[in-house]
Amino acid sequence: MTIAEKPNIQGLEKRRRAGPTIQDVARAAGVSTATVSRCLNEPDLVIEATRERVFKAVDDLGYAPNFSAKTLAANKSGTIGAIIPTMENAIFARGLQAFQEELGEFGYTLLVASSAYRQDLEAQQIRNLVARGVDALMLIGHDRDPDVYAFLAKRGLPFVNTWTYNRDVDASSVGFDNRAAMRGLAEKVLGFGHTRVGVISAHRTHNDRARERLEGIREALSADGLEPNSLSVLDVNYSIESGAMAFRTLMEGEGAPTAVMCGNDVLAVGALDMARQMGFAVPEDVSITGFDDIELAQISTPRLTTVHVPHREMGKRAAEILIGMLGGQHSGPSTLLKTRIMLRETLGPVRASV
Amino acid sequence: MTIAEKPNIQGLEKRRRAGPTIQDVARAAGVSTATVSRCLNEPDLVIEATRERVFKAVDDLGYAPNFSAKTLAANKSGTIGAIIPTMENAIFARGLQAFQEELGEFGYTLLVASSAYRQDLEAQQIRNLVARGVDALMLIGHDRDPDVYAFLAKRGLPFVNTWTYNRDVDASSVGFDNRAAMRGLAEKVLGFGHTRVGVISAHRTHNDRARERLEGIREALSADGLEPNSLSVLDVNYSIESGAMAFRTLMEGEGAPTAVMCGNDVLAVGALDMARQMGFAVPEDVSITGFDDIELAQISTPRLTTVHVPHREMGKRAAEILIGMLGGQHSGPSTLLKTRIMLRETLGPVRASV
DNA sequence: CGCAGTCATGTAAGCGCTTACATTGCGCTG
DNA sequence: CAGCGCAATGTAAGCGCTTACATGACTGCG
Repeated sequence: MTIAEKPNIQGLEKRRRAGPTIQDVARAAGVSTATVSRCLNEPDLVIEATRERVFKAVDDLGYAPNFSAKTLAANKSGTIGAIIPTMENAIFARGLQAFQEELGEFGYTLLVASSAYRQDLEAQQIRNLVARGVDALMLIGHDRDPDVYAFLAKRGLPFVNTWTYNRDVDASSVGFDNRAAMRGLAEKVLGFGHTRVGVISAHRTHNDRARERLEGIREALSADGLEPNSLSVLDVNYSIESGAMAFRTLMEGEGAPTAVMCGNDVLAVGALDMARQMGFAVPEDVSITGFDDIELAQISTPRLTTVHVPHREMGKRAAEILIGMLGGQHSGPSTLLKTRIMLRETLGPVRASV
Repeated sequence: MTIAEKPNIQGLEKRRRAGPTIQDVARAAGVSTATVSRCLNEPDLVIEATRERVFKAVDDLGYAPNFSAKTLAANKSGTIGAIIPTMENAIFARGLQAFQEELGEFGYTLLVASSAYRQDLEAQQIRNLVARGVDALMLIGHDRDPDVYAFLAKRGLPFVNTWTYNRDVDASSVGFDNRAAMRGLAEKVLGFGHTRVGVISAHRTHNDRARERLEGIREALSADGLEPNSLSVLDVNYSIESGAMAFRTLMEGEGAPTAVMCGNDVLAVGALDMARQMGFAVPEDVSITGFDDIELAQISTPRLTTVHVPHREMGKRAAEILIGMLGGQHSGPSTLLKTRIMLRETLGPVRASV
């Protein structure tokens, strides 16, 4: 009404970063903004001739819709967020890749954030992504502050936990049984006659996967009549270097283990490297195992015995579940995926005698 | 431009996702929304008593500002975008990590997207991030469609090219001289008496780094009086597997090289693995070199001779430059970083005679 | 005592979009 | 040919925030 009475005479106003708006397009095409919006989002509602005019204007102006405005107005963003513990290695990359590919099929975009394996940062990132308007969330593990779950519930925000499977948590998950998987591997280790087993684990605080894996080893020991607390366990950061250091500590201690089970392949590769430096033959002097079966495991020398995790399938399923939930399903089903033990070269029988 | 080609995101139910708004906070604290906004963004402008009341309301309600609304209203997002060719490996991860850390110091958030090494996808992602309101952009390499640069210029969007250094391109960059670095390494290789050199390169289309590196090898050959076109060059995808396959092809051909230079460490590790499978001793039978000096290079067997790239410093500098530009500097300076040749075990003298 | 200068806060106009609802024009039916 | 239904488009009210500008309460000084 009074729009025309407040011309910006000075033209001194703070220059907005340009970029044509939907208004410009509407004007250029001689239609209303509503029609432009419909052309872009629901083309079938617009008659062909009009549509063409609009698209021409869009092209001519190089128009690209403002995402914030769109999200704000529509209260949905077509974006799904994922928070992973780290980008520093390939473990999550593959699953994420598959996740993204599947999302793409349905027209969703992926937004990734990392938490540096810290629970507080993860919570912060969750809020951050939610504030950014993600429609759903993919998370790793299930170990987090109840407040976070409450927050998610209150917002009615669909999410899925991955890399884990837990029927106790009231959230849908797609993953594998870390405990059973590691237990299976431990059984193999014990089957080779090892009784002094060392463990190099990722930090277990706020990391259910690491805890479960260790628990798996303990179960195997118990089942074999061994004392589960006899394990030497070292909690370390996630890096090759840490794996190496931990391995040295383990081997220099009293009653060095004859087998060292690592919480993941990266640690195992570090251990392997240190074994070589220390002059241990693997697996003759000491066996080493990993977890994840990343590419690294297949090209290490010697090749790493580990647990294969179906990363890609996990990512794909996670996407399917989320999209299902966005489509209205109340709570996606949890999915248990199978892991497979990859017996390669770093696991062997315990030496006849030392 | 094809804005509307994606399948339509299912318009699910209309229920607005809850979440208290600034209005709710204002009401609860008995102030205006402006005051709440000020408390959150410019606390000094608000008197203590008021501030406390507002923060209490914020806490009580669990208020979190809506990012889209904020970005839309303020025309800035406090977010900086980065587009990397791939998340599937560690090469970019470390630099990105440093980038993020530095950004964090200044209160900026990082948004990452990946282009799968495809120029068209990169362009799309750039538009995507811009539409999302990023304040600046970090890019890899300088090889892209002029339209993209035009687009960026038109929006006045600060950006920096990394992993490359090029004074010809009208954009600030922080990186290293890929050509000189690889040339240095090639000189070492030639210094060991190699004359039949094979090259396993990443695809060079739209990849200035790969092209420059190859060019560096050629220069070294020329300088040594060798025919630069005598090189056997194989362009492959970025993966361990590809490196292995390419290595086999190279070695099975006529006049197999005595040294194989790889465009990056991942390819080199693949080559190394294949060498072992084929029964070649490294470096006795054949020398192999990489580029990047990722962790993998230091733990391979034997250890990889490669070029060390200052990833972390690059990331940090990139952040500094961008923040400088956001602070008003017109065009940040380009920065040339030094690389270092890491002579390790995979490079050795050519065999006396075959 | 009056008035300019401060400071803390309020008012309200957008930011660029979506979308419920209103309007228009047209082909049909009875 | 009046009247109806429907398809195509327009109108305009927000979405939740920021921020220029207005307001009002003090302060201090002439």
